[in-house]
Amino acid sequence: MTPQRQEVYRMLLEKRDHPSANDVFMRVRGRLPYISLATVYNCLEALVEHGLVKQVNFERGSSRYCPNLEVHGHFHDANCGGIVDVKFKPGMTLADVLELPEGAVIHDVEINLRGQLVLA
Amino acid sequence: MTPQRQEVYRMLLEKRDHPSANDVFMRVRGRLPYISLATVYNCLEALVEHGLVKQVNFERGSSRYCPNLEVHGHFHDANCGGIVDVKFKPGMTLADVLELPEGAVIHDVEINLRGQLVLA
DNA sequence: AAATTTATTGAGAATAATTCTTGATATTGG
DNA sequence: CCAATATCAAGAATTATTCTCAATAAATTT
Repeated sequence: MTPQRQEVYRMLLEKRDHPSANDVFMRVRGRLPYISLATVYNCLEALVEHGLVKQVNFERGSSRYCPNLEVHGHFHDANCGGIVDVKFKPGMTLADVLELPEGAVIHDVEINLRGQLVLA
Repeated sequence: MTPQRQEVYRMLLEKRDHPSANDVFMRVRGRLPYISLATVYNCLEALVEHGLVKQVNFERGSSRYCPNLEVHGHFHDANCGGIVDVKFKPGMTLADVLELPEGAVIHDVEINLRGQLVLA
């Protein structure tokens, strides 16, 4: 854990709005004015590799980063562009609804929902 | 439907191995030797827009294209790199396992599973 | 059928996000 | 303390995709 990685991680925990690498870059510059975007990418990669952060990819846009380590999905609001975490119902998994291939060992799950929030 | 779009679509139906735009480009050149990669992208975009084909994005790699219109997921085999469709169990939907946001109207669902096939 | 409008193709340039390269700078184990 | 190793950071390079625009083709009007 280097100071740069600390700060990137701290930022992700502080504002859990699924920022892009560039968003993180902008935010950490307040505390680390000399950090470079390449370093932010390096830090994010290190955090992802060590399992502290998840990388969220959606529709060819830039990757977003998420410090929520539970298995969960992401709801992308078509109106505001925001992303929110979507939890599994207690005790439920994807295997309950999907016909997984015979002998498949799942290492990682990615669920992206696109839609909009309609007020009652 | 132009000849180019026909041919791109035919190719997707013929070999359902989730090819990338470049894969499609290579394949259709047998029949349309003067087609360009840009046109393949145009055709794929048109097919996706008109709902004949789904675009599959996974881990920042190039997009793959799939003519299976049912709501389904994709299993990515970490060993061979292949992708296979994963069906829902009859009558089941994601809403059965996920706690969707209040008032969310889902337009589109994307499920990607990464793992490997272990022989019995 | 000719003329006009509209859409599509395709070649190459442009873009965006990310990765790579490399020298400088830290950090760590012996 | 010092060698070995890892990380940082600046800019170049890469990759997948999109854009631009002139040429062509198709459809519609006259």
